[in-house]
Amino acid sequence: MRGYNRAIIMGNVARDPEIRYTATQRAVASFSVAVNRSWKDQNGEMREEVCFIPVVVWGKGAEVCERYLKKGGGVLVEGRINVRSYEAKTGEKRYVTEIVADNFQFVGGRRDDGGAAPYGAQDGGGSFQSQGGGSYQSGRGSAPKSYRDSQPPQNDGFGPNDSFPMDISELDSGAASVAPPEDEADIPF
Amino acid sequence: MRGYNRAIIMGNVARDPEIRYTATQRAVASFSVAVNRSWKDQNGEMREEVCFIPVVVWGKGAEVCERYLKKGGGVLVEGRINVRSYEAKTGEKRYVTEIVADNFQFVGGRRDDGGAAPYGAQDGGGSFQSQGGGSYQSGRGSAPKSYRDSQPPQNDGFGPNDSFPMDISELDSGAASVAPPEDEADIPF
Amino acid sequence: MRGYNRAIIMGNVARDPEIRYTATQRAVASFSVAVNRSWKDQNGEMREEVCFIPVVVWGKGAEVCERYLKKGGGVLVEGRINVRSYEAKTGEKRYVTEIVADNFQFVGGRRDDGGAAPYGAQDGGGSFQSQGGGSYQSGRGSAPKSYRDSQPPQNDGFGPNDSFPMDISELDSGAASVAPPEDEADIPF
Amino acid sequence: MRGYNRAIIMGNVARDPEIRYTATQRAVASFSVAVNRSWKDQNGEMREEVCFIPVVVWGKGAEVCERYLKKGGGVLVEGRINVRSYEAKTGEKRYVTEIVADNFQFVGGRRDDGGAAPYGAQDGGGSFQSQGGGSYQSGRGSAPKSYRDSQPPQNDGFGPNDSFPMDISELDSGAASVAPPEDEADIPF
DNA sequence: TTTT
DNA sequence: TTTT
Repeated sequence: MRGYNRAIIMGNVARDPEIRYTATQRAVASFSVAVNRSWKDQNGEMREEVCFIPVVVWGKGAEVCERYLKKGGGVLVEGRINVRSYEAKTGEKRYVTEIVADNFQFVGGRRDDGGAAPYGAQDGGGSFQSQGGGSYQSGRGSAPKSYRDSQPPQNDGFGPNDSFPMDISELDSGAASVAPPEDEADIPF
Repeated sequence: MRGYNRAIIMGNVARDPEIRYTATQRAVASFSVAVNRSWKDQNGEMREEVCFIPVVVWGKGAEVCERYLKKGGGVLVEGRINVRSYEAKTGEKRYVTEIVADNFQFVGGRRDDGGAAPYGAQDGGGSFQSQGGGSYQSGRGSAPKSYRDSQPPQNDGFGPNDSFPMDISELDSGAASVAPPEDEADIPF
Repeated sequence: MRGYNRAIIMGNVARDPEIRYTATQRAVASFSVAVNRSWKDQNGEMREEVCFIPVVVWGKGAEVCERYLKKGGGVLVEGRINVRSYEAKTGEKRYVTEIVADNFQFVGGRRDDGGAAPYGAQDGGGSFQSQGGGSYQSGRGSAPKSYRDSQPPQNDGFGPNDSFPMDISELDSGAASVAPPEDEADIPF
Repeated sequence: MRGYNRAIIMGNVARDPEIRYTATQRAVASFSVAVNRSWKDQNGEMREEVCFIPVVVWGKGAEVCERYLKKGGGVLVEGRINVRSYEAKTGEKRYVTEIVADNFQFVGGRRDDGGAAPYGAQDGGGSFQSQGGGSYQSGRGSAPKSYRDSQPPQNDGFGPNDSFPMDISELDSGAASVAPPEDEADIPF
């Protein structure tokens, strides 16, 4: 059966994203998100727990992460759950589970926000996004707040994926793109 | 505040998708999905209800819909909730709510499946997908089973949207695309 | 086919929730959420749009809404999409679509937060929840921040629903409940 | 920040669920779901991959799982991602990630369905659900097809959770519950 | 009928 | 305007 696989989490970035590059220069950022959860136990006592969920972002999004996601910042992440395995030096098979994100968005502000960071925008949230046609300008002054994978993506659940149909260089090239016409709104369904 | 907006529904296509084109030749398919829900009422009686949820698909996906989604078929749809308004002839403002899909997937089979349809795949499900680089071949023999919007999309919740950064013609042009390297798997996070 | 139906939205409360009661005294709160979305159009211009999504909350949650959700506040809502119809005075059939929430959570803070409100918690977010056993204390000093329907609920997608298996009065009665044992963690799967 | 944590996956049960009981007799079922994903790589070749995602179900749902979820069957699971750690005999800290489900539903049919199983229902899908008031009758002839946690629970993302406010025995007792009134529909919002 |  |  064709599967479906989607995860949506919101929490605080637990440590600054780390970026790495594959041999072919594809970027991968990794970080984890601390998701707090609280509940009342059988004695009516309030209890809390944090869950640290590892996240990876491929391609252009990786760079956005590295630049703008900072430890402590609030973030909403959307992606697919991926379980990969590797062989430990001991020969055992070990498993690693992480969310392969195709979409993320800054949320809220930091308690101790120094000021200029993308977090703590005047309205307690913001967003950034890089779209296919190469809309992301790394050198812009205004901080991006949200991001959505521009590649045919992750097929989180629906489709294939890790083989993005579009190269980063392509994204950066600012290739022309055509937006939907203004008249879409008046189509009488 | 930067919003988030995502809907995931699964049910049966209530009527064959209808396709239309905007002045600029952008395709839009519309159909509705019958989502069944059942519960036990206070008397322990089983009760059922259907909810018909309107869905629209823009661009290339619209054509995939028209060709493969058929009345009665099972489908999983992912997208954002959109509320648009229009003025009735009486002058009143009317509202229309629909899911603007960026992803859909065939699910299960039809009771009375004649055979060749994309539904009723041998394993009770299947999928198709059109990815950025133009992977969808309209004339192929094998029926696609799932679809994910190849445009930077929908920003369902995260990002912008209806102005897709990539034109349909582009999608159809089969422009080269570079997939992630084989070695991605061995990156030691 | 058994359907699935789930919507997750985040945005700002567009107007203070209104509460009503059915003949049998079941509470229903209704409000709408302004979900902002921005994107770059074909000219690279940033564009924005808001979508106002109607939400209803049944039962105890309705009261939580009324007390704590205020116009302008950030909120994350989870529920199922419901389309109901009614006959207009003109005889036409009209449709209303809304999210029947089973879960909601305060997010971020208000720009002009006066202070004591549940919004604007020191860490830019918070949550409240009323659980089956009657954990919600209306008179408490500390503002709740999140809520999850304690009734077998909504079966958003999965199950039945509007016939909640538990009465509001029951919820308030603080009926005993048994939490999972402390030792759950050490279960060797 | 109050977190949010939700995962929705659909795939095939990879092995028959195993059930265990805590010292206090709370049931826990565990199994994993094989989620298939396919995509076209840079050479236009179709590729496929499976991801095995571990799932646990607490309480009454565990018994439903054990009785009705069978290896190979299609299933849709909804829950929160949980990462727990334990100390290996070597002293190292190891991590286990699983979905703590609060909702699941049978989907589609098995390729080699022998006949009577809950899978392969005549319409290619079905559902079961156990609601608070004790609607689940273990001895019933008709196979349940879907399940939703009846406890206030999971607060997947929103709330606390693992301390369910309602005991299984309670669920089985068929304690009275009050469903929403028939007249809900006519409330003029 | 709308929010930041 | 509706599906199984």
